[in-house]
Amino acid sequence: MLTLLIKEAAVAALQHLYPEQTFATDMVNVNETKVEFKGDYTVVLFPFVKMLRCKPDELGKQLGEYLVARNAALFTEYQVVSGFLNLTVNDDVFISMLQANWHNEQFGKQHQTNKKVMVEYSSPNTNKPLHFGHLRNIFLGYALGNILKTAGNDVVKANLINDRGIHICKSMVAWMRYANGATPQSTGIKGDHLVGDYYVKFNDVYKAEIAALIANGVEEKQAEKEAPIMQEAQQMLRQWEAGDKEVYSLWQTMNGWVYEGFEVSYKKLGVDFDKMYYESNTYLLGKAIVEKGLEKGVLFRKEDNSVWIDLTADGLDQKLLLRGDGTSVYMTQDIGTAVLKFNDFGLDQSVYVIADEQNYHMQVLKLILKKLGEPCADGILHLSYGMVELPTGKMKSREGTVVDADDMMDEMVRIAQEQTEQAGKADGFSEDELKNLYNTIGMGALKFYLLRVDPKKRMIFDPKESIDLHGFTATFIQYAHARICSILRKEQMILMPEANQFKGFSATQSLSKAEKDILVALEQYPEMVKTAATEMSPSVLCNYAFRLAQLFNTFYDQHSISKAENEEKKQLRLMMIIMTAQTMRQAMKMLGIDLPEKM
RNA sequence: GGACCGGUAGCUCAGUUGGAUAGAGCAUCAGCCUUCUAAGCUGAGGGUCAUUGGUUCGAAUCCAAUCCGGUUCACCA
Repeated sequence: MLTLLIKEAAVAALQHLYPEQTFATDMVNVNETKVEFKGDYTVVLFPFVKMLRCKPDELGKQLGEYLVARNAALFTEYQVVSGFLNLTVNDDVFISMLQANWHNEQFGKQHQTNKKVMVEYSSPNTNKPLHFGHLRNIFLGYALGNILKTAGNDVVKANLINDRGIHICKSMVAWMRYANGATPQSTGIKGDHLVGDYYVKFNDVYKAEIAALIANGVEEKQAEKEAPIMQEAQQMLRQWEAGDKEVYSLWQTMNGWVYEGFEVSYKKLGVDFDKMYYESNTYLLGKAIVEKGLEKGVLFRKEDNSVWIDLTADGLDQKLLLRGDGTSVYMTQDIGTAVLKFNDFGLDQSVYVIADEQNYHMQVLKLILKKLGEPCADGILHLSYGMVELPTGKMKSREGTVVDADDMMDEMVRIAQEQTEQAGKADGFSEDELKNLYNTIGMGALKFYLLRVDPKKRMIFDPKESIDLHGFTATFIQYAHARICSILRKEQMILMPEANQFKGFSATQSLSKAEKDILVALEQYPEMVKTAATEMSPSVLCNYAFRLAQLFNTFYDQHSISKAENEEKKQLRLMMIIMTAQTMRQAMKMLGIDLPEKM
């Protein structure tokens, strides 16, 4: 906001000084002034030097002179250093800004755009529990939904459940063979884990059967096809598609167990969805759209009856859309789901939070929809994120080399407890409060850890190294927040701005460096929300909230709030820290991270 | 081989449309608790921004080539 104001002032000044030229705000480059120099904001002069054929320092002097004279309320002084015009902003500007935003609960919230946006995330398979890699997806999607909402969009959070296919049948076959009717109730095992166990079991048996066949002289490729357990799974898939009652009923039962398990995990993760899609419901629509495309001549049929689209003219390959036997593939389902989403909500934009290994798939999906003349094609946006890997490589559910999501959450909460007790900070809480606190700290650390880096960077997580609670972490921000709350308790004030009565303070006080830094940072909050939304990057908010906490800690170390130099200063500082706490809370809330009042 | 993504301090990462001496955190070292919470603060060391060339007043940022790592190009999802 302030930078825009400065740009506008600069344009007006330039226009006045050089009436024969035309200037626009986007020609002006305004940065925060480097700490080594005096000033708050810097206008870079070089872009105008060529245009106006003048010397940078002369232009700077003219411009600075004019700006300070003309905008005395905004600028107090200027300095020109080798092509850079450093402007010092009047402290009153920051103070009145603080006062102006005081009762503004919507601080940071952008104007409603009336854009309807769907964010699809999580989208699990129903044959195994969630693992650490899914967490990155879930936190990203949930945060992005909140960020886009704050940025003024009408957001629908959606989850597409991949509930059908051969992989589901694998768990079912293994369960039938080996479970003896075991249920989550009878075993006490969480439903998704129970089903996942049989998915792993399937693969163990499958491998053993292949090995046995090979030992009997069967070729490896042939063995993979002939293994009895695989044959059973394929038979089951055919039965499922044919609507076999028993298979369908088992499918429903086992999926039900998984859903119950997921429900628990989602609740613990603190995320939710407005709309659930099931691939078992959408693949038929996909098939219908493909048939239409065939009629239109966009698609073609091969001799074996399979249906394809030719994308070679776009530099891609041919892509299969229906098998020779008429059954659908992944892409077919996705085409159906994409259109369905669009029709259900009249979307302007449909965001898919999906790992970067599917970049090609998403590119093809969009292109196919475009060629089919589906209007939803243009609104599709793939938020691609890098996979989370273990030091040993990719996580593979079927081989059991995964860090389980539920275990990870428990582990983080345990670490939070351990560290709290170690720091001797577990006193003065009730048992319930402690449980809550450990959860807030542990889950916060986990979420922050996965959100703080740019989504497209892949990350390697070493389970042997626990996630830190110091430094660039949620804990750091939570601690700063708790400190602020502690001061407010002492001053008998509360967090909500509107509920506090201030004795008031004059709008003209001189600010220390530490005070000003916080106010400058606070001023940037709406801009940060905007950036996070347009870049679709929650990490922007992680960095911002961390910086606020850092600035507060520095300020806290240098100044006393309760024992400020005078009453006016105290009131100003109280207002500052409440705004700081509130801003940190709002930013973190978007990421699904809570900040405790005491820790 | 084609397409896409990444390469910044010992490690994990920031670095808005090109702007001043490239910044944090962790780790290492040196300080700071009688004072609103030390899960904190202050300071030090640590860099051929993968390489080379180009564009210009100016390049980690833009362009080209090269090297390294990853993903993908399935009748799996």
